[in-house]
Amino acid sequence: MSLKYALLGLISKKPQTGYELYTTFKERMIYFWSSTHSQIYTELNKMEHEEWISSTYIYQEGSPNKKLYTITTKGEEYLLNWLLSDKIKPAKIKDEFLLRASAFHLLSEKEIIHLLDAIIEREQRVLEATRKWQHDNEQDEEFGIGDFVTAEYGVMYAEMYIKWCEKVRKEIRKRSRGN
Amino acid sequence: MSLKYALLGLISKKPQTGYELYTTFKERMIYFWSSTHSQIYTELNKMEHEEWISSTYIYQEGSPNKKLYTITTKGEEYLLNWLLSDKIKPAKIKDEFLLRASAFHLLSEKEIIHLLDAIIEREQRVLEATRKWQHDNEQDEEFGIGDFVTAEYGVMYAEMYIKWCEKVRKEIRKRSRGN
DNA sequence: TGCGCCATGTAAATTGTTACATGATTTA
DNA sequence: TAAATCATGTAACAATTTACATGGCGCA
Repeated sequence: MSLKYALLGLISKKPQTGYELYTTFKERMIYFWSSTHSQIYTELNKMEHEEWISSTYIYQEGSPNKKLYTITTKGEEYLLNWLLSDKIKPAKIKDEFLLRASAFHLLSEKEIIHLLDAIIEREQRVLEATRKWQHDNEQDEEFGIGDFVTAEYGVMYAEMYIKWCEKVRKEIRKRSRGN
Repeated sequence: MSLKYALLGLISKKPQTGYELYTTFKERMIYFWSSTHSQIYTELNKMEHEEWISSTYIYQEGSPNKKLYTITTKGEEYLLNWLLSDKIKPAKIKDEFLLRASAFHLLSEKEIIHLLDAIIEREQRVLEATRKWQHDNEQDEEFGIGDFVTAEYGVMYAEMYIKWCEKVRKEIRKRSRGN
C-alpha cells in the first residue's frame, strides 16, 4: 500500500502535522491520490512506530494542540528505495461518470446532454482552482519540481476531460440527428 | 458502491458470464474502473439474490460449465435510476507514478528520466492496444455509443499522459542545465 | 511437462469509509 | 447562532486484494 509513501513524500519536503497532510490530500492531490483523515492519523501512528517519522507535540493556546512529524533517515531510505523501484503499479481509477458513459445506450440525447453539462461545469471549476493554486504558489520557495509537474498534470487532465465531454456532446447530437 | 452498476451496465447490453465480465474489466475498462474476479463473482451472486439479474446454467463438454446472467426489469429500473441521479461522485484515482512525481525533489535528473521513459513506453503500449481494439470493433453491431465514448476517452487519456511525460522531461532537462 | 486459458467459487487479510467523540475559535 | 476551521483520534462497517481450491484442454 502506498499511502505511507504519499505521506513520507510530503513530510520529506518539510515537517507537517496530520491535519496539514489531510488538507493537502483533499485540496491538491485529489486528481492522483485520495485518503481520509481517519486513515491518515492511523497510518502516521504506525509509521512513527516503524521509525520512519518522529513527532514533536506542540501545545497551543486557543487552537487544539498538534503533533508535528519529521522524516527520519530510516524513513528517507525507505522512501527513496520505493521511488527508484522498477515495478510501477498501473493507476487504479474509479470514475463514476465514465461508468455512466459506458451505459449511455440506455439514455436519451436530452438526458446525456444534461449529465455532460454538469460534468463540464464541475471540471471547469476544478481546472480554475488548479490554475489559481499554481499561480498563487509558483513564486513560493517551497514550490518544488514535484508541485510543478503534478499541478501541470492536474491542468492537463481537466482540460482533456472537458475536451472529451465536448467531443461526446457532438457525437450524441450527430447520432440523434441521424435517427 | 458502484461495482453492481458497472456489472448491470455491461449485462444490460447482452447476457454475459462472470468470466466475460471479468475480462472486460481487465482488458477494456482499466482506465476508468477496476475489479477482481473474486469480487465480481461474489457481487453477481448478491445481485441475483436481489433479483436484478437472473442466471442460466450452461453445461459444456471439454470446458468448465458456466452461468449466463441476464438483467431483469427490476435490475434495469435500478440501473436507470442510478444513471440519472444528480449526485455524480468525483473520480477516485490512485496513480502511483504521479505520487512518485510529487517526490521528484529527492531524485536526480538521470533517475527521473529513467522512470519517465519506462512510463512513456507503458502508456504507448496502452494507447496502441486501445486504438487497435477500437479499430477492430467499431464496425461490430455490438459496438455502441458507450463503447465509442469510453474508447475515445482511453485514447485521449493515454495521449495526454504521454504529452505530460514529455513536458516533464523537458522541464527536468531545463532545470538541470540551469544548475 | 509446465504454463496459460477457461470457469467459478471461498477465506483471510488488508484497505478504505463513515460514524462517533471532543471542544475552542472564527466567520457568516 | 449555526456552520466551518483547526486538531486528533477510535470503532464499526464496507470494499478490495491476495491466497487457496479445483480441473480439463491446448499449446510450446
